[in-house]
Amino acid sequence: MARIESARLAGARLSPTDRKVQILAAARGLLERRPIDALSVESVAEEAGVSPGLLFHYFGSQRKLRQAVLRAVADELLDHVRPDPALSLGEQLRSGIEAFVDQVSRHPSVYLAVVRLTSTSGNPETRALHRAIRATFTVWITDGLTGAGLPPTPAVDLALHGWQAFVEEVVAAWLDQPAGDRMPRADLVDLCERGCYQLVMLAVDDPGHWERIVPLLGRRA
Amino acid sequence: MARIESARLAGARLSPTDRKVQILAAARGLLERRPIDALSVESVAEEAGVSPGLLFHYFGSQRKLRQAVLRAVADELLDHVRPDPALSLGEQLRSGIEAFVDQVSRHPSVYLAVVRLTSTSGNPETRALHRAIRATFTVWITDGLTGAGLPPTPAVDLALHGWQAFVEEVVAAWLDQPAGDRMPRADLVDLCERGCYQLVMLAVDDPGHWERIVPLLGRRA
DNA sequence: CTCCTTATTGATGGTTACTCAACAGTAGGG
DNA sequence: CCCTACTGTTGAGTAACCATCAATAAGGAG
Repeated sequence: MARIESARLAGARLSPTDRKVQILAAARGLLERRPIDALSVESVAEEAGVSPGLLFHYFGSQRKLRQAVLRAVADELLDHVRPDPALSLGEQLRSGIEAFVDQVSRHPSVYLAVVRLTSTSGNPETRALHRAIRATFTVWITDGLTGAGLPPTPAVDLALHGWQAFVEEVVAAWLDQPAGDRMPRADLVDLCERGCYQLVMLAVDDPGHWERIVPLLGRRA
Repeated sequence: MARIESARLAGARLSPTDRKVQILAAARGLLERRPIDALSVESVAEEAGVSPGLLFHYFGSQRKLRQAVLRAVADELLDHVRPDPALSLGEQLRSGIEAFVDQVSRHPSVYLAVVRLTSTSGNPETRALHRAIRATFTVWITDGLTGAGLPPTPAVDLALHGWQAFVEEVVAAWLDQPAGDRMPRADLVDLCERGCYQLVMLAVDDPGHWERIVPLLGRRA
């Protein structure tokens, strides 16, 4: 039995834009309950109260449909984590990590799907999307570091990509533990935050250079 | 046109064990060329010179077949990275990282499939396999640390899981760069090795405790 | 109310995972 | 050496699913 959002939306004629967002919303809801591999065209169509053929009309193929769903979820995640320029660089990092932890905690299956599952699969577009997410986060941070006087280098870039994987894995493992056994959320965020500094430091050639930069991170713009 | 290993093996009657390893070998060979998502039962059967039905007889389902392939590859990887007890703890870590980098470099698609793609997908068995790999590496390291006087804690465990994700991502990103632009392999290994120490240090409550342990890691058993 | 645009459907084909009853190769007893 | 029982193996058949496309019907413009 399909969960019909609204009798109006289900069968009736809709503008292409409205129909697309409605189908995407249905798919997103389904993603909450099952892995993305299990998102068949039929199931999404049923969830949206629409014939399967329509999905092909709007999205072209199953792959592109899944791609669109992932992209929507990714945008949503980026919106939540986007840094606030009013804060100091150090505060931006910390609140970004907190926002990430909270968002993933709220809908683990959905966001872990975007962040981790995406990395897999020879599928070039999906891989590209995943790289784009990583790159966006990386740019945010390197921009901040550049502002503090640390020019971007390939090594720092590599370290930041690795750090993101570290954060994803740590948060995922933290969520996998029974709620009672988990370390406090603040400690988790601490680990991620300090991990960022330590790993970037490793990638900076001159330790003295790094020492001079750290104090700048706490200063408000 | 199927690549038949040996005319004897292809059509003839074989013992169940021999047939299983032959099919697994065929699937593994195919995995070298295409992503695991593209491992259809038909293609593996053709590669093994056998009817598709036989794969179901031996493995039960496509999922279990893929699972078995991943498990075989994982065992292979663990064998290569297994630490040498004759070395000091520090040397064990470094040569383990080197073995990992080399093995993944040799067959990127295959081992990245095990290490990363595995983490995805709600598929519980696959997820379990992935956790088992992580846990195995983690036990190797925590055993070493325990030997040096650092008892295992949940925080250290978490940090080590995260560190593995860091290493995987860094190595994957390193391999994605054109060979000319890559930093030297030794620098990559350095980054991973020092990353391990830094991240574990963050997870240890008492910094002094950690300071006392570090010198022990270089000493041969 | 009528026409025309176009959102939507239903029929259809091809691929692929999966089942099962029938077949055939091999070992062991006479 | 032949026959028989066991079991490894096959091939046909089913169902689910991705994908295509001509036909249909909803809704606004005149």
